[in-house]
Amino acid sequence: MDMPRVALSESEVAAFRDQLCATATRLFAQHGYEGVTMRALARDLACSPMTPYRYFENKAEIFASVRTAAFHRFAEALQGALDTAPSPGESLPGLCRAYVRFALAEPYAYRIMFELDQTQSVDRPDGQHVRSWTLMRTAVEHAVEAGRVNGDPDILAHLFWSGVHGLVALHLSGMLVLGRGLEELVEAFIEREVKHPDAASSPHGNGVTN
Amino acid sequence: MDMPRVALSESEVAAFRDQLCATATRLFAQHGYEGVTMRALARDLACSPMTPYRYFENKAEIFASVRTAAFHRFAEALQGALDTAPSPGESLPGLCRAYVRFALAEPYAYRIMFELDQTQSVDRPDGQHVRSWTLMRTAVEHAVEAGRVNGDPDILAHLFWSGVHGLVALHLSGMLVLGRGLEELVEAFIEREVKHPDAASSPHGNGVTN
DNA sequence: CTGTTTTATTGACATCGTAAATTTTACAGT
DNA sequence: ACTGTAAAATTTACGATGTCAATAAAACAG
Repeated sequence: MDMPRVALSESEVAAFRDQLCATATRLFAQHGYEGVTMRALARDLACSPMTPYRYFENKAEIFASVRTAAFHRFAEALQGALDTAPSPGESLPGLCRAYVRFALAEPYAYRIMFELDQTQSVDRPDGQHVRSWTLMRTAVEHAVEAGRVNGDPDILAHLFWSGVHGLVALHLSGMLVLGRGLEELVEAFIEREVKHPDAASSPHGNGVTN
Repeated sequence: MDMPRVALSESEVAAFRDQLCATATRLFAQHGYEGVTMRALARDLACSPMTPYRYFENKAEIFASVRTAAFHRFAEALQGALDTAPSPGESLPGLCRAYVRFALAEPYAYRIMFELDQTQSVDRPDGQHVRSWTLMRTAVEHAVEAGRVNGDPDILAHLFWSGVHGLVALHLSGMLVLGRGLEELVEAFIEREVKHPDAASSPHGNGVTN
């Protein structure tokens, strides 16, 4: 009996998966949400439409993969903001701005990450997502220690995250049309939530910044 | 030459449109997002899959119709909260809770209303959406006049809306898994943003309510 | 080479939205 | 009541999608 079972090394599988994931992400950016179809993906990868099925269970798993990669880039962006912060206790404004910057730079990636439609979700916690959340959580903890904000860090982190996400989400779904821009609102949010340590400290109310 | 051009009265068209819209909404709730297909819709309406095309341009317009109807119910829910508020200046907590209650009672409707995927959007401002926003805006104005919050009402209304939406959206997309529930976070949000008029007034910090 | 196993491709199927062709329906005029 | 005509509804058909099943190609051990 022969045993000729060699062919796909571990790294080759990973390479193909990464390549496909990158192509899918690019298709999103270039041809919109509907641009990611198995046949279009195969065309760009110069392979048959069924080849990806040797590396992924189905399209949902491809979505999950794109999502995880996007969360990775997202976490990197947040990490970068934390690294360039003036101090650990004053990292929240930069973190919020980096958050928004990412969402505006990669709207389709952001869509996939936070889509309300849960049909293509693998429902596992996703390490990169947890990592992003941990960054936010840690920044809030430091801000609390520095006296910039007060309250339970866990809850505060959720409120900050959802506050910024709410603004971005409403913007991306075109619900911020009533005269106010995203940047302006984000600055107002920062001003209102993290700029002053305890009570209101800005002399002229919560107005615009520019 | 004869002129036998009678058949569909104005109200009959409206009746069919309403019926179809209601059926589509029910299909969402019963069979999820993918449950709304032209053929499934036709089956429930006891008509041919092509009949709806005499009353709607295409599926996108049906989506838009479902969306508008959902926004109408949403606005009604918010209006109800305002009507039962202790005073116009103290309506924000009830408004936020009504908002969340609607989203939890009709998650699929909420999805359609605020979906990040904009492919099925007609992009007109949508009167019901504007109405909902106006309710929020007015409540904030009264709260500002009553001294419960301070800042530009326009910006504040956006921040409140996006704050609650952010919480609901993260909850609906399963991102609030890290130990904190939606209700708890909403109460913390209310406590933090609208319960105290100017500075921190709760004696034991911004903790949970129960 | 040869045989076997893994990988890739092809072809087919069910389902989707909907365009075009066709049938049914409902009335105005005789 | 019958007929002609126009509106409304249905049927049929097409291209596209995700993916199963059958088939071809490729890569090694002997």
